[in-house]
Amino acid sequence: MVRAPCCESMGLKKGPWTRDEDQILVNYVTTYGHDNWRALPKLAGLQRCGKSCRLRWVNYLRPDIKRGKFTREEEQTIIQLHAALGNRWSTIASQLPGRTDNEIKNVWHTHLKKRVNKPEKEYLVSNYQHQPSKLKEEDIETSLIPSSSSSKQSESNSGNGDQTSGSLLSSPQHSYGEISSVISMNKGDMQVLGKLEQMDDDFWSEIFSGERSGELTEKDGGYKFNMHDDMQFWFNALTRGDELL
DNA sequence: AACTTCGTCAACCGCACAATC
DNA sequence: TGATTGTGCGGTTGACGAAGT
Repeated sequence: MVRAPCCESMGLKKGPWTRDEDQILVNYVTTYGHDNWRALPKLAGLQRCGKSCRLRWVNYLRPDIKRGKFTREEEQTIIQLHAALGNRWSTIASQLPGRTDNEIKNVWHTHLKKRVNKPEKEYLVSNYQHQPSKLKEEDIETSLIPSSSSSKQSESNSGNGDQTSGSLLSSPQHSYGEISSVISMNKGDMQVLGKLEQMDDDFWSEIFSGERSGELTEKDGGYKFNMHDDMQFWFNALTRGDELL
């Protein structure tokens, strides 16, 4: 396939966008739309390649972009979807209105990856609220069971309401480990991944919510997450490739 | 105060794929 | 049917500011 010439060789500008360029792009796109990114910069009078314009619009100038820090809920969603889907940032982004794949990718690499990557975890976790002596400070964030106090924190921290209060998903102090621990069961199962792509936040909230989710039992100095029947049902169904949606 | 290291994030690059010719 | 084009995606880079020494 023949590549389009890069911006530089065409004498087009690269690097950070200026306010003026932003304004031109916004004005053009809001007036005429963006049917043809390749032709757009020429028509709009920008010394940029279409690709650069598209990226700037999609990642920064779009009116529905949500700026600012990610909420706990958003981070949890990213973690759970990443565990299920891998680096499919655009698919993950589609589940987070106002967030871009680029932004999610950045957040993953700078924040979330470090918290989730505990290689030996799989089913076992290293801490539990009833065994405080086993807790290490750095592990608190990855505890599987939300304590009552952390649930309260969830309500005060989230600021987005608390639709799943008391659930695994909603606990801000216990998000990363718990999600990866559950999701790791699905890793590598391509049939499951196909299904997961079709699911929305409500589905996940329901699966992981409160009494439907599961429980911990002690094992080998750590703790195993046992799925309850409902959750086991979904897991098995997805693994089989059942048409659920 | 100067320098180094680290974290963050916007932007670029190259590939893959679908649409069109 | 193969070539070409346009777009989207994921990986990576580099600039910049903050924190540490």
